[in-house]
Amino acid sequence: MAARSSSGEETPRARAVTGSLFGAEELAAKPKTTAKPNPPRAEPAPPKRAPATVETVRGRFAHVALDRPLSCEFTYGVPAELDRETQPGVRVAVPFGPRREVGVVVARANEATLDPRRTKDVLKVLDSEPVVDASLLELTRWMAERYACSWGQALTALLPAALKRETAGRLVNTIRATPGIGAPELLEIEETYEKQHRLLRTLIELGEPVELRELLQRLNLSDAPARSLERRGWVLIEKIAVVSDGLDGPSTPRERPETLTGPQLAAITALTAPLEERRAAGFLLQGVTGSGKTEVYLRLIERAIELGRGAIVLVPEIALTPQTVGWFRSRFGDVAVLHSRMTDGQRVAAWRRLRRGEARVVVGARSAVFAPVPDLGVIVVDEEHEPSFKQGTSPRYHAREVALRRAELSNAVCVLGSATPSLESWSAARAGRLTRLLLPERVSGNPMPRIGVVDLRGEKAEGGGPVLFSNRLRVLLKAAHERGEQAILFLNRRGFAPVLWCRACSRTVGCKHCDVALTFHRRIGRAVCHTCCEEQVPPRACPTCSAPALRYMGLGSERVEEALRELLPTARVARMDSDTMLRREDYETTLDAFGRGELDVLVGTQMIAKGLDFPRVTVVGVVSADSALHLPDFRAAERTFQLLSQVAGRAGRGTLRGEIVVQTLTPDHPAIRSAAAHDYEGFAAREDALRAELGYPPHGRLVRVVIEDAEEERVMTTAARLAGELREKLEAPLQLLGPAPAPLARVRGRHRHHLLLKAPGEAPALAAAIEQIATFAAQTARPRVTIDVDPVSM
DNA sequence: CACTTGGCTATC
DNA sequence: ATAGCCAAGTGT
Repeated sequence: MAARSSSGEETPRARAVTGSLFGAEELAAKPKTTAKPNPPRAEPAPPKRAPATVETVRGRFAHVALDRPLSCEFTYGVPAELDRETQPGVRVAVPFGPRREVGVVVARANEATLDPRRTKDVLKVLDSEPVVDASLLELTRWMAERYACSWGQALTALLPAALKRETAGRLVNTIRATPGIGAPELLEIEETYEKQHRLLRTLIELGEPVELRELLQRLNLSDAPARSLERRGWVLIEKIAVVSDGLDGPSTPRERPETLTGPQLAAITALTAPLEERRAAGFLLQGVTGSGKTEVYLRLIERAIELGRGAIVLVPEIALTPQTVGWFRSRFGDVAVLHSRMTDGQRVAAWRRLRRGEARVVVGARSAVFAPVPDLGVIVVDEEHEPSFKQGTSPRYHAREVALRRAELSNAVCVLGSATPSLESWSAARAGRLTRLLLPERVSGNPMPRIGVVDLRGEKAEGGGPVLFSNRLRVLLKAAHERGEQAILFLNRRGFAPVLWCRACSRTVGCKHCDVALTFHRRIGRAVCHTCCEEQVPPRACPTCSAPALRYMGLGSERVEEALRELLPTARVARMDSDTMLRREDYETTLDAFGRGELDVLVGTQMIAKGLDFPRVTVVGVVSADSALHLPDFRAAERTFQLLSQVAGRAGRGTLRGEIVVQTLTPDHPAIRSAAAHDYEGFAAREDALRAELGYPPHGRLVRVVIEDAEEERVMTTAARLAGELREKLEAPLQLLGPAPAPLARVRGRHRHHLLLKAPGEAPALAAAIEQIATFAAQTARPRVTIDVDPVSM
């Protein structure tokens, strides 16, 4: 706790004199907090190191977790009048450094070991009852440990943004020009102080207070010019509350099938048993597309509600459509929804309805795993293999893992559903940690569609360019179109051509800031970096050797769309990728149009691989199955298998027979062969053996550490130092790989190197190593060090 | 002198 | 993280 007792006992801050500088007045302006510092500056010890007089004192204390990457909680005094309300799980306002922060009380204590003179008091209790109940407190504590973040950060992941601030608004420094300041002042500094001039001019133009940080960032200025202007009295810097709000969204209906298949009934029986007994249990519900997994979830939840319990349904963000939500709404009435595009207000409203029991069921993406459902009975993780269940920023939790843990803490039933389970879940089922339930057939009784693999090496293009459509695919597309049926074409890459290649020197045109080739986008006529979003007019000549020999190489969805229009001039074609689908409505509108038969072919990326159910689709083409296969990631094969199976599931949903064409340069790859044979089991067993051999998950755990900075030198030194320190203490089964340049070695001008910690099997030494890295990261300010426990991609 | 940059410190 | 302070460096 007492991290370092080094210097600066209430450093002689000039702020008391200078007055209002950046936020310093906050404390001064507040009503007296009890043990206010602001010592008469003569009192404390000279510039020597402060005697951190730590002692154990009795009294009323609260441990408060704050949203900082600081590894510890902070101890505050609890004033007598707040004693009653200050319970674990309530939010409190506390003074923290020069600011007032919102934190969550994680524990109470009757004594504390600290420096009493530095201890401050809880200022205010923000909730009359805990917002975070005991099981969620426990859950977040577990997350902090598992994912190497602070408890406060884990708590932050679960609180709606609006609850992280004290009032509806938060206080930010704002700046505005002092009234009456204008042209004369501007003129006075125009020549001499260019930056102040630019800042003041902007402020006068704006005419109203703006957020200081934001403005400085936009103008690319430090705070120095602002200070100078403040000293002149030409600008005013003050704290202002900013507010935000929101409303609620729409829905759609659907009905309930009377008869269920045998496997469905069996699954429901198996799932309901522990629910009735209030026993925690984990299941893997494995069923091909169309086998009726959703109906199983629905029946299970029905039972939970009959028992007076609640349920959480997690679906991948992309599958969170009004259609999906509608299934649950039509069955359960008031269903709360939580997703990333909701406003703060909406989210808080959803939370409130759940807490009050007005809604018993919540459907949402990743973060809905934290929804405050009283007496939670069921957690469903649909499409559990989806990588989007892993959060990309700290805390980098995996919603599937958190769901299992939460179910355990709440004596709930957790169901992981998928047609192509992650190897983690498959292996957990084999080890008996999950109970596997199979739904092997489609409800409709239709056979699975035939998947034909086409070896692109045997195909030649007419113009000598890349082969877009094989003969077979061309024939099928034409035939389907003539019969008035629909088709879907899938390619996991947007843009027109992913590479600009120089014939003379064989180099490709890359982004200035990233270690990535630029993708040519024809519609906007620009070469775009898919990593940092910067774009440029494509050079005429090679930037390296200046030969005018640049060629567009490779395939993107834009190009496929174009070729398709040539192939089927009368077809109505729509392209769905993040370039054409800028808003959520676009996505829904296009799908609706396709569903109504107003479109014949859909060309798209990932976006169209998920759960679309259109009975008139009879042809699905995977333009290139190879793109995901060669990524530098041990999960590349698994991804490819899942993607192909998923895409294949789009065809033949109705009474018409479906045809799938998978085009590839590597037709013998196991992922492709197994997918074509609808052989999940075969693929899983084989892949699992491979992983076991290499000690990769699920036969071990991984921790990835990324070190990044604008200066590569710095990155390398720090990476080497960290690696050295780790190796010194590294225990037996643990293995450290690297440092090495990360697969994306430079992003937005920042160099990235990474380390990989491998822990085969259940290595107990891993926790200590993670702790060691976390400590190192906390002490390293400059090259940024981030830890990803159980990374899901590189 | 004005200003930027980078480094360092503490946060109960 | 994040705010604040400070020393060192640059430019006028």
